[in-house]
Amino acid sequence: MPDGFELDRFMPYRLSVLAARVSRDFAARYRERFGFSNAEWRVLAHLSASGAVSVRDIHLRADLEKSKASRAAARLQSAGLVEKRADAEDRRLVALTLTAAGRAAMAELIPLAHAYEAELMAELPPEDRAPFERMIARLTGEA
Amino acid sequence: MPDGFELDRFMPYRLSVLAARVSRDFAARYRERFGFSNAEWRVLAHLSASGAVSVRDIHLRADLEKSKASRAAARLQSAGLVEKRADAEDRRLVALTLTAAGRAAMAELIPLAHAYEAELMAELPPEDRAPFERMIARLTGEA
DNA sequence: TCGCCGTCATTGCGCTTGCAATGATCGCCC
DNA sequence: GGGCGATCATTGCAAGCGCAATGACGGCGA
Repeated sequence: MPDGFELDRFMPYRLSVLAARVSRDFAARYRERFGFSNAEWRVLAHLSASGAVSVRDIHLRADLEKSKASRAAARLQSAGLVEKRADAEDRRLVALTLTAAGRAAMAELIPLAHAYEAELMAELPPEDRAPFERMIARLTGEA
Repeated sequence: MPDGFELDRFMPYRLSVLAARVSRDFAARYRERFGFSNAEWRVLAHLSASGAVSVRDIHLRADLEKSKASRAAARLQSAGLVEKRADAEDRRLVALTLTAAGRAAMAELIPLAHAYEAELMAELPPEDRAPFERMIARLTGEA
């Protein structure tokens, strides 16, 4: 093999490994208490910050495929955490909102999420944390 | 909604979005030329650097589920890019190697990969690049 | 040498995924 | 006002996924 490719130095690979590891570890925290998937977590989290939103909103703002968002919302609805109505002004849209049970779940999940994030970032020296977030934003094309 | 959760400031989510975007963009580059999946890319890339490896090797060093690695190798074999033999010394193992066609594909893929990585990292100011890689390594638990 | 436990790769199975097609509704222009 | 292209959510379908079970094999102790 002349000069092979070093996969484990390849940034797309490294980012993928890191993101998968972090998602899996965080999921382990809420999966033992609640039972939902990453997509369901994202829908709940997005709903807790925005009022009534459509599937399209979730698709765009929670980075979920349209069908994935739709199915996650359907599962959450049958679990009683989310309510789904037709939007009053545009009947093509659905208006998704958290139920009382959904809000209760988020009340448990939010501290858990912040705790996990704090543990994760504690791996970095304090002076690196803000620059790291800035770099992530830059690579994501946010700035 | 009392104080909702800001999903787009949540580091696990941000890492997930970034990694997905990067993987998708890079995949777009090789998918138009070759046809393979992310798992197949990883198998090829790992094989180009290591000699004859087992499925277990790929599982551990390319961060692929055992069955995913096995099936990716099977697809690459029937595409003629990979050869699969029984290991001479331990017949439980398979010895995977690139065929001539596989090496030819990697000869095209490697510059493409490096070019993509360079474009990606060009989003960061030069003095940030080394620290960024260090931070990724730290969060991944490599150091 | 035999038996047993551990390791390896594959595969069966149910579930999820992504994509394209569908049906419903809207906005707009004629 | 009526029709037409665009947008929204859902769903059918084939492909891919993870997990557990399977079968093949190696290593080691008695």
